[in-house]
Amino acid sequence: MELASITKRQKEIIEAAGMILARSGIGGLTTKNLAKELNFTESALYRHFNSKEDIIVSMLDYLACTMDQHFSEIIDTEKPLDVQLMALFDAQFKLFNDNKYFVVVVLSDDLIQNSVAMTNAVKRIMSVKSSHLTTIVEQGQSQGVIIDTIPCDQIIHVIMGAFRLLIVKWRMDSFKFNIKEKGGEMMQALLTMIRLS
Amino acid sequence: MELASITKRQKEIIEAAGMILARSGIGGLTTKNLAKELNFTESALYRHFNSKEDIIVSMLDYLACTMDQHFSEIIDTEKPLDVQLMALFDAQFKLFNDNKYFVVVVLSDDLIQNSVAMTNAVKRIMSVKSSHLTTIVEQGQSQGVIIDTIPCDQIIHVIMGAFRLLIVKWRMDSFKFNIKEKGGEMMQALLTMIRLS
DNA sequence: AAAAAGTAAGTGAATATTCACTTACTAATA
DNA sequence: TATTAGTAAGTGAATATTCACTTACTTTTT
Repeated sequence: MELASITKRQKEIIEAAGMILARSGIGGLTTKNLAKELNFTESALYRHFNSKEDIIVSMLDYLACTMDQHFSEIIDTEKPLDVQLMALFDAQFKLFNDNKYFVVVVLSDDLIQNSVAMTNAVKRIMSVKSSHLTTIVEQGQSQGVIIDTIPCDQIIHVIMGAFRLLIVKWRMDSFKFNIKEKGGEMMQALLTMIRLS
Repeated sequence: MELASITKRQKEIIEAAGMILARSGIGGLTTKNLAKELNFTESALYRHFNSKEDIIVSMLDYLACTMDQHFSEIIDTEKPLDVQLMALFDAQFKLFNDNKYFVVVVLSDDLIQNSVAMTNAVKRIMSVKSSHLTTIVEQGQSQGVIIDTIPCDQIIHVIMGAFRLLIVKWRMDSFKFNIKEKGGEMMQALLTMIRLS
């Protein structure tokens, strides 16, 4: 997962786009709003990107890279399983808290339908998360710490589903509740469900 | 949850809107496309609804009613817990299979941001499902069939999260895989996680 | 002075909605 | 019973607005 070379201005645009997305959804993400958010004109956007789709796809790719980097730094296969798992989600919750707009993008159903490029970009983001999770869960199963009567991908599915739903609720609550706290509780519940001992 | 009085024509419009939503997302749901789908003109839509938002909100409410009815018929508190749970999800998967467009609506994050009326309608749909689930899980916990070391709403959260994610994957797969089959496997995994015995 | 980054003012296409008007059918009245 | 009035459901054309994007020109940076 290589980091695309992105200028300072491009990053600013990407971040503004993300903020708008988080605040008012894909319907709110217009070139006009984007320009206003950045305090310059619509036409100036086209000095830095060829099209609006380009902006979104760049944002998704940037996001995938950031997440991948973030996770890679966190995971330490030497540590006990549940510590790893908690660390992964702690990192994720923190990442989301610092960049709330990630949230919308990560689980936007609507981006999926817009174009092939976007569909693929969204899928890439989903797979980044699930591949890191797989590493942990498989390790846990072979170590006898996680139940192995349930196939690994089912476990991943359940974990990711719970995670996504929490994010949805968070957004519906206008990001008001403490995501790290609620996330922690949720992870405890999940661990209880999948732990062997 | 009372059934709103809806004319035959209104129901047709609602269903067409749902189909478009499932096929091409909220971006595709324009009055033009809707009229084309129904084989009459855009203006005719306004004989039956005051606005496009009205159409969508009516659709969401209709959906909530249908789901509620559907579930109420299914649940039989005399039967064993896992049978009830399986029946509930069987019913849901069947409902979704017969009306694929429900899917998009039920977990559309994008509808949420459009207006207060829509936000509330989406929330209503979510709560229909979770209230029926709560009945079952609480019963299971007091009977000692479901783990009670985890609070009921955490269990509900995990179940609903897994369910929603399955639906997302189904849609990303263009409704190709057999949802009842995959759903059954998923429910088995979930039951293993939350069962006490 | 050349290149990069900005602006003002447009473009055509698409949007939801409204307009005056027609058609087919039903209810009221003479 | 024949005519009149009323209505539900449709039409095509036009509305103002918004969309992503372009062109020609100016400012800023290097």
